[in-house]
Amino acid sequence: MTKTAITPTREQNYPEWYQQVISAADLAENSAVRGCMVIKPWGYAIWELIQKDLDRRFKKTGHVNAYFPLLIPLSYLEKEAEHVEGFAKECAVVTHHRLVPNGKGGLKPDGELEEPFVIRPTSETIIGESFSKWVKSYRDLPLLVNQWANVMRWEMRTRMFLRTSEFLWQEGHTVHATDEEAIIETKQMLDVYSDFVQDVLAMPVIKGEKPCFERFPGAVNTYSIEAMMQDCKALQAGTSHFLGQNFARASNIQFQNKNGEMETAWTTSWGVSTRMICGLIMTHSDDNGLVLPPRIAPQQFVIQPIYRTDEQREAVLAYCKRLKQDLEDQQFARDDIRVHIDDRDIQGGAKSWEWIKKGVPVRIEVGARDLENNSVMIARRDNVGQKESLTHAALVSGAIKLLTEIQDNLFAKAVEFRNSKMQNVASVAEFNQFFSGDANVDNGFAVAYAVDETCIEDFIKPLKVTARCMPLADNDISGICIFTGKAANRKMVFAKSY
RNA sequence: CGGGGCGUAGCGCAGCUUGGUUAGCGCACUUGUUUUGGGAACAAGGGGUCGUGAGUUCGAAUCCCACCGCCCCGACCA
Repeated sequence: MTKTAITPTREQNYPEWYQQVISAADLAENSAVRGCMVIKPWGYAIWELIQKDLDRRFKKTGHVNAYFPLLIPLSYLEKEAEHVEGFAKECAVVTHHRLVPNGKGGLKPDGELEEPFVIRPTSETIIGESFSKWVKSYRDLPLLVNQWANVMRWEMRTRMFLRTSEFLWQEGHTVHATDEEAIIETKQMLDVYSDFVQDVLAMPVIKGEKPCFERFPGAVNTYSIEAMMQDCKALQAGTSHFLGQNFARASNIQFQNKNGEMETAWTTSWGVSTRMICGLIMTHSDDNGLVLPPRIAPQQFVIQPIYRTDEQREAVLAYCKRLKQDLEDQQFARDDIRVHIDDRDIQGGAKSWEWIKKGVPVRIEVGARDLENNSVMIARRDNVGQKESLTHAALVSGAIKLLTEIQDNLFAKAVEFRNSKMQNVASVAEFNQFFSGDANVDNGFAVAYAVDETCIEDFIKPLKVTARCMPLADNDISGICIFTGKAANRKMVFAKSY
């Protein structure tokens, strides 16, 4: 048994392994505030890369950024019935606006507010309020807005990046003149998410429509991308909602059409959050820590100079700086290649392991011997233990190919794993068998014909299985629902989930 | 909110049953020497209101009481 950098291993205790990877990679830590995490520089750098790439995609599809308040008047939230019901249980409420001495050396809230504020759990209602003023005419449509923000949902059980009380996300909110247009937008953004997650995070996802009992509160239709983690559980990595006219009606978003008549608009909303980092970790990481696909790695190459004397140090560092420059002069996925020289005075082995645990795609060791041969030693994160000596020139000219290869390799590996744990089931018996194993052994994705009706919850809930989505790829097919025996024109993906 | 567990150095823990020198260990940190191409060794050193409050006692990390906080398991969820 070889020593691993992370204990326990995935196999020994998956949830504990996950926490250890976060701590070993220095991504985040728990804060003094219950359920809220501190995102540390290495973790935040990943989020910044996610933002940068997604933001470019949003702009390219015609969206603009804006910012709306953190606090929502309670009355706004009450406007859409299903929405209230969905979020009421998990709202933090601001009731006072002042602190006064409590007589015991501390402070107590004072100045009770006439109408309490809710800290946004999502912004449909407050954005709708603005939109109702912005939209007057069909000429104002479509209105395509996004905001990068934090939101708060008072969760019972939290886990870093997976589910925290406060989290960072983006929420897109759009208004359209017709339902067709709004539906196209909803699906377009699902595609944007899916392309981003697969191409940049190297996470395979299934695009699908949520069954009726899993919809966003107040939505007519909810679409999601579903990924499989290494413990075979499903993770919802992004959602896009067609809100019909529900929120437009609640917020009074109306416009005059070409004939001068008033019409109620159609809206959408869509979001992804820091949870994607959870997916990233759980998809690629191994028993030696985080594994980052190059496109999302804060540093793609880390150079470790190796020397003994001061003279050697000077020469080796000069060589490293040249190498860094030669790499940085090239572009990978529209960005300058990101290179870091780690010249800290710590033990070489410890330094290596630190970067392995942080998931850097390629480490480069440069020592005095390399100066003579004009060579470097490289080690890939997706192949720990293997080292390869290359010439300086070969590394520089092959850098883009190398990063591309690692990116593709991680995606291919994840696809292969996901596919190996995905299975068609043709009957309730098969379904039960698929999920009947030990509670700790997860079986992956079961795919079956099923009707989109609440009654199928009766079959799946006892097994602690959830209906993830109805894949868009399986649209317009015909079969028999394995639960009800009714005709079904969709398949549904079932899994245990986060 | 129901069931279980835990609060002692930055982190992980021992000590408590049976009260008693200056509260200890591992990792991390600082300094020095030797090392250095895959997790170094030795030596010296810094760092604690033992979760909070009140009690019993000559004496409390240890015993009693109250409170606070955290973690795990369930219902809720991007």
